[in-house]
Amino acid sequence: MDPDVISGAMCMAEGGTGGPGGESLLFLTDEQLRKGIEAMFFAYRGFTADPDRILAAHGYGRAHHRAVHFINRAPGTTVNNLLNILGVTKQSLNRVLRALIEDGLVESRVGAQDKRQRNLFLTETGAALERELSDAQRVRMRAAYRSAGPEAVAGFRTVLEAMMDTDLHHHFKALKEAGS
Amino acid sequence: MDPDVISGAMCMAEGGTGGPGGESLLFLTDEQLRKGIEAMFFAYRGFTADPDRILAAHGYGRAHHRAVHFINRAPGTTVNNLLNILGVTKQSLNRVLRALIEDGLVESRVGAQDKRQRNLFLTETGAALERELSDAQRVRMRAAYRSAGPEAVAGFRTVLEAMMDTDLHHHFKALKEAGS
DNA sequence: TTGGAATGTCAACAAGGCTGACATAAAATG
DNA sequence: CATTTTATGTCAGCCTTGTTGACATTCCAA
Repeated sequence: MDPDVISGAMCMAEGGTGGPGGESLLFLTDEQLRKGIEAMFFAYRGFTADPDRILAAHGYGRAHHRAVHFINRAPGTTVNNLLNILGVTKQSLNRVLRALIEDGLVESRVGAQDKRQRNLFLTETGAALERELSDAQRVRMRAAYRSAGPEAVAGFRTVLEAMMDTDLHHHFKALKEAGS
Repeated sequence: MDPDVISGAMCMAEGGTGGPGGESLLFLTDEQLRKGIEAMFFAYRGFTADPDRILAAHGYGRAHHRAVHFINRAPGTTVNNLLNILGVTKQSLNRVLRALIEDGLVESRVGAQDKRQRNLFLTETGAALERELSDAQRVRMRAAYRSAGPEAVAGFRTVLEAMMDTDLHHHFKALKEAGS
């Protein structure tokens, strides 16, 4: 038995992006798709490796990174906002936020209009950690971008956006435009 | 304070891929890099969403998926091989493998030459689960590829490979060529 | 024969998901 | 004004999946 053979849905012709240049056929063999899947797996490991090391040194985990990232991204965001973006339960997020607030990395201010809401901000310390984390991640990302070249970067982003869930894509687009 | 502003390492000119066409400059602003980072975050969520649902229905988790995937990928692979690829401790992997073996999805045969080693294979049931998982993942990947177009796909893969750790890249390349 | 490599297993622990239940304050609605 | 809904926080408990440390077994190799 050799499950690695190109089986099942064979070649899928037709490109479809409307690009007039070059190859207009996409040969999406299972083999090629599998390579993409594995590339995604390994690349994500590389993608998180540097922040993970930094976080471990500070006694935090990936969950803290995500919270810090998006609070920096959209200062003053509410807890509910963050919950929607991160896609976890409020109990999970709260555990993380509590630690960050207690450690003085995040400040939680009662909402101006709606006093039920808490607006979240990074303190100086929090911003410093965020910088440390994103600097490390940007170094790797920049290196990857530069070695791949501008066209590859555009393609990279295009495929990633197509790979998101539509609802996530919605959050992503919202983030791309405004902040909070 | 507005940490969202394009600060720090500003524009990095110079492209460098040697492509004679179009834009030869890569403007890697922190802003653009951050978009790439967030795209990676959201896309990975989409990437794992379908398998996660299937796995949950079977009472398994992502760790089982990874094991099943790479055993299918390289039938007869040894435990040590798998440990190197997956990058976890043998205790973690063993827990997962034990469950899969007990449930009859994976067969562990004593090595022919070296009897210390175990060669791992999927059973029919295991192969069926693998197919279910990779079918789901391929559907999404294929959709993303098709909507992005061939050039984007090439760029996607190029950037991902550049993003891997070099040691991971080594495993990836080994997998790309031979199977065990 | 002895050392080391490959494997398996036990125990304990931590991070970070989850559910369910409950409390509080404030907004919204009747 | 009374009630309901919303936003948030919190407690308790469970699961998966990672970790470390210790130890046993098997078997290749020097």
